[in-house]
Amino acid sequence: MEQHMRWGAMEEEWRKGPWTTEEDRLLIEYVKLNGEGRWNNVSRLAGLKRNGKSCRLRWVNYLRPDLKRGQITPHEKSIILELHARWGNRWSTIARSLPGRTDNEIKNYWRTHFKKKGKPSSENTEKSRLRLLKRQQFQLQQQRQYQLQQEENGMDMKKIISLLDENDNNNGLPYFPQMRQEIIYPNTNDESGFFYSMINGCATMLETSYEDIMWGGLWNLDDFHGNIQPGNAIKRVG
DNA sequence: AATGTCTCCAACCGCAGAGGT
DNA sequence: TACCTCTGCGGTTGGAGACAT
Repeated sequence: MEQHMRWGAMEEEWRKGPWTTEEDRLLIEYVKLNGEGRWNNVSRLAGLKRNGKSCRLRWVNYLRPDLKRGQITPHEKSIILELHARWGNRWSTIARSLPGRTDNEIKNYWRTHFKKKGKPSSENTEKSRLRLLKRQQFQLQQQRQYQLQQEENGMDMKKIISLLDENDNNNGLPYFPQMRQEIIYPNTNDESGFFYSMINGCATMLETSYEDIMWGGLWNLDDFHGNIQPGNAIKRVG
């Protein structure tokens, strides 16, 4: 009971609303050191005044290094349509077939583009197309600014990275090198990024392409349903 | 210039299931 | 078996930017 009272008192102090860069940094450090999970420990171990749910959500939807940023592509759009027709609003299931996309992202996309019945897709209009182009330019600009900011923060990040190196010597978790790389090259679509090189490496090994690997999730899904599409591009080695 | 609308997306909430005690 | 805690999921809200009226 006393414990419950303490929890109740704690909950009064949880911060809500948009995350600051400092909070993001603390959460990233926490995940690097402790891995994903045990989210309710974050406030105690990382000094964050956020509850576990909020931390998990922030990590899964925004900070995770393997997230794919930017517009939903026409290819992704068609996959979303197909999988939604098959499974309905099971966003997390759909998201598993779209590498780098979150259930939240897909859910949001669906809501704004397909939810409204009776209205033709606004993307077909010239006006919307221009709006889309402008937005893409804006996002690109934001992404560049973010990368510049990362470079400016390089010294601080180097400190963190050296701390991680020390930590790696202790527990040898394979996850950390990727985290380090993503700090330096945060854009996973950038050819200099770890994610890109990793996928490309796999593509070379499997004698296929980057795109085919990226869409592997969907093909695996079809395999699961015993409905292999003709022209399945991934050659399975071995 | 002011206001309304659309789109995007981050974040919160409630609920349910899994797992531990 | 019952209870509790943690985690994940889906629904929903609200703010911000861009564009239309």
